[in-house]
Amino acid sequence: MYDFINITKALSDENRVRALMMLCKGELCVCQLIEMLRLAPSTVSKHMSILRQARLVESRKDGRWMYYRLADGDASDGVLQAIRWVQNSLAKDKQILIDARQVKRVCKIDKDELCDCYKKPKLKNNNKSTTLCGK
Amino acid sequence: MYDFINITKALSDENRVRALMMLCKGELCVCQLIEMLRLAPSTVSKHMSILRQARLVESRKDGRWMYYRLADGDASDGVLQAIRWVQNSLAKDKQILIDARQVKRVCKIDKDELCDCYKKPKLKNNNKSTTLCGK
DNA sequence: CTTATACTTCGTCATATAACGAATTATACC
DNA sequence: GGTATAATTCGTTATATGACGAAGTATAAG
Repeated sequence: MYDFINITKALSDENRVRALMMLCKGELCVCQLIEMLRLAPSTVSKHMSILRQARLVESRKDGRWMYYRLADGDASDGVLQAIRWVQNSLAKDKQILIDARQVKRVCKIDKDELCDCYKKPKLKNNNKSTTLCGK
Repeated sequence: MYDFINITKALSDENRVRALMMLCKGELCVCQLIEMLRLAPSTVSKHMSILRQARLVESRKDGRWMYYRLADGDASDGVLQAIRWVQNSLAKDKQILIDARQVKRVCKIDKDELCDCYKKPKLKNNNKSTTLCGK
């Protein structure tokens, strides 16, 4: 029951569900999720840690980058069924389809350029700005 | 997405999930749920209204009694799949098994006696007490 | 019509959650 | 080592949630 509620709590926030679904096509690093969710780095990090605590995602560190991916083979039945349920329920969801296109776009951007999300304000016309990501 | 999050929010509380699972064998009235969940009537009522808002349960009024049942045939695919997922995930859960026995017990109790839950303190040794259900 | 009863709604309180920026940690690059 | 950078942790704030009892509503019983 505890595990189950942990999963439903993790799935009860739209941004977390979006992040989870963004991982369907493969792993992503935090800066890519930040770019797509348009949330502060600390917020995205917290969301991912909640998804990880529920065992819905796993993570891997590579240098400075932290990659998240959907839980797979070695995950529990409960987790795998939850993921299948979410995928099935939202396959045709408007926001999820938009996000799928976002994933394709973001995966083409060079990572060094992308991680400027830590530096740039909301608009991208000034890569040299020292302002942090606006809300 | 909105409907989906509504469902996951409804499922993110243990007492609501227990109530939902208690309905698996058939409809129950609120006083029966109160007896099993051991929560205040107003709390149980709120929980049931959240489950109903998520379309996971339906209700039917019969005289003074309000009966809740799992959503069935005419419910959306999303709702039916959610219910199936929950049932499948928790079929062997300890608390859910205890509750299933509770359902059998409670269904044998005469309804007039049962609804004394509005009158009795936590212990059942004084049916004449005017005290409201203790916490 | 009055009273009792089954439930809901309302108001309150304590706690949980989601968001942010600042500070911190860990790694890469010079 | 020192600096830059990717991500996390921490502290704060606003809002959401779950619990309760009191008050309100609707129906049954007298």
